[in-house]
Amino acid sequence: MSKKTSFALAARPGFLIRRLHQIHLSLFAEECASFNITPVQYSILTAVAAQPGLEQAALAQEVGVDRATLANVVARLAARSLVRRRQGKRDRRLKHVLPTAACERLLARMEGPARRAHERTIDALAGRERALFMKALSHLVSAGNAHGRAPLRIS
Amino acid sequence: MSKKTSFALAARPGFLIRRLHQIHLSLFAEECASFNITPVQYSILTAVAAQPGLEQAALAQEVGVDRATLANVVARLAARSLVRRRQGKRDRRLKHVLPTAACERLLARMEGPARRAHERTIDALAGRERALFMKALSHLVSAGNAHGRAPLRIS
DNA sequence: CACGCATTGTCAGTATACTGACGAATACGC
DNA sequence: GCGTATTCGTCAGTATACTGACAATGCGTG
Repeated sequence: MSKKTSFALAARPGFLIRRLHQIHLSLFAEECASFNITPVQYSILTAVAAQPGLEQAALAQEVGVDRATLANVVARLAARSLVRRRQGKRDRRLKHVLPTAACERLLARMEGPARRAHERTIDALAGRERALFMKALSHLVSAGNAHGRAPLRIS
Repeated sequence: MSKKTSFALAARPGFLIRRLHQIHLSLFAEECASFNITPVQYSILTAVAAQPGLEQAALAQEVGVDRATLANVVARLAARSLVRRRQGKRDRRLKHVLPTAACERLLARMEGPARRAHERTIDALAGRERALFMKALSHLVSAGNAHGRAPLRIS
């Protein structure tokens, strides 16, 4: 009903993407409630564990978050002793981020729940549609990667 | 390289959705720079214009945002004289939100840029893939609609 | 009609995410 | 090597987005 001018909210790509993002946040929070970790924090922890010692700017590029936001999140993770920061020796501007033992333990326990949260986000799609959706999603992200202050590093 | 345990970031649905959301925000900001309006603000303004007098809770359901966030955004829009709020007469708990003349003028001028921002978000997909992507997106959002504190009203 | 319950809006607190600016440190051109 | 440009981390400010709590209000049932 109504919807006189302009197209309906539900037909706007950006609107649906925002909603799906909200849904994923909710699913992730539900699956990982006992860990008190958000998707971005989880992304950062896995990146830190996979490439220990990366400096903050590189880490931000790896995770698709801008420098300011990354510093914010990393500070919280450091306060919880999930990572530690070490000033660069050769380049004293850098802060290398390293995983702690608690980080490794947490990641091991979160692996299942986190995977489930991601899977449940696209669970309503049948196998073939799901594959096509993921392919389209990847394509759109690479195509638009340059936009925003958080472009991914082209690895 | 690396990616020892767990799946790569770029293969996680939630990760890609977050990135695509960021990209859309950037495109919208670029197209609508002169208006100083965000996608959520635009959604709220179009909803208010389409259904003037809706109370805040109903408006939140319409736009897919929770009550607290909606009150926040509406307060800013009211401060800019783009909407006004009126306490309900029959039910004095309610606050009805109404568009101002400035709102109507703004929406008329923003129609083109806003539409372009949404289109550019999925522009990298060819016609057929684009249609399939939008269909899958709609499907996922309806399927997951119940999650989070901001489920859409099933209109 | 009174009591319990639900709803509305709000508030405080926390977490992404961006912009724009800044000092400190490094790299580069000449 | 010296001045300029760039990079890194940070800060302040703003904007979604959520949770949990609360007072005020309205409503249903006994």
